[in-house]
Amino acid sequence: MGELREQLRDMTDCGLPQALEVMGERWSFLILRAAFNGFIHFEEFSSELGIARNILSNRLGRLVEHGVLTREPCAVDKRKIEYRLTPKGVDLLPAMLALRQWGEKHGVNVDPELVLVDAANGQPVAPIAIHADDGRELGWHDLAWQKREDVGKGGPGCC
Amino acid sequence: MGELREQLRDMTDCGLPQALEVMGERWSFLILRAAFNGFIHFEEFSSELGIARNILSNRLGRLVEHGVLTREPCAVDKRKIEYRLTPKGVDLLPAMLALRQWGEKHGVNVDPELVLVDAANGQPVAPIAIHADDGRELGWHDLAWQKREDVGKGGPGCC
DNA sequence: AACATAGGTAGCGATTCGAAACCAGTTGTT
DNA sequence: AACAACTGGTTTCGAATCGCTACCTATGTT
Repeated sequence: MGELREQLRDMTDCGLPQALEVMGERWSFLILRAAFNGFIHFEEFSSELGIARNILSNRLGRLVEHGVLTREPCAVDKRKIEYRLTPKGVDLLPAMLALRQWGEKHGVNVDPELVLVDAANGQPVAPIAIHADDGRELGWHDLAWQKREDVGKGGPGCC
Repeated sequence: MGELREQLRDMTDCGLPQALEVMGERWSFLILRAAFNGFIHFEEFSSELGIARNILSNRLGRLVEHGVLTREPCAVDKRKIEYRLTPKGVDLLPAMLALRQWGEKHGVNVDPELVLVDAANGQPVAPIAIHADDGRELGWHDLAWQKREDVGKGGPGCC
């Protein structure tokens, strides 16, 4: 990834620690997956994920706190709470899908019955990849770090 | 995401639990990031990440065990060990970058000094997204689950 | 030989997890 | 109105994990 080494310690310089702060705890991603699959109630998450109630309560609270989910009492049955994805939560879909595709590609005994397809034509979605601005797919060695103020000045051989 | 609900409990039916089994513990993703940035030695990971030695030892062993990193004694200095990414590890780059981009977009106080660019022309890489087979970008509501044996039979209105 | 370095391991308090029991507010039933 | 059942929690407490420090062993340096 080029000769410029990132400063890994500086939290403000990389979004990864921030993302992990929100999504890095156990169950968080599985709760998110359940949310993407249409589950909205506490009992649904609990029974489908088999997670302890206190942990689920903690994680849902955390996701709400960080703006990934909203928490609203159900209008028709005030015992129920509706947890729904925010736009910020929906933005996690590429990351979740990439992780999932990696698990399916490299995991053992993964044989998914269901395939994620383009609803418009029923064709499976493409594997998540890194693309240049113009759409070319980029691999690890096509990438480099560049100071923000220098962006655009690079070229072949810059790394 | 359509009316077909996934079976969330069945481990063999989804790669996400498998991915989280490997990468879901604390520090694993940050170690991976360090590896992508060229760090290969125990002491480098330790000092750059500020992680306790026993935990680091545990995580590195786990990543090696799962085939994300290789562990080889350094030829020139046999005290040193070289931890290097395997192809399976490199395959995690889109997932890591997607997570990171999410953190940068939605986190607080994220102001990265360095930008990931296409080394060929110095232009920033595109945000990670979900694409159809033909390259169209797809959003959450463009997606559906389909039984594997039915793939290709879908079409407008199938959901 | 003496010392420093690299990569771990061991011990131990602090935190977190997780199973089960309990609780409060709402809804359904009689 | 009385009572049971349901929903979304909180509390409790033992087990596992985290993380800091000290220590250990093999190798390299002087």
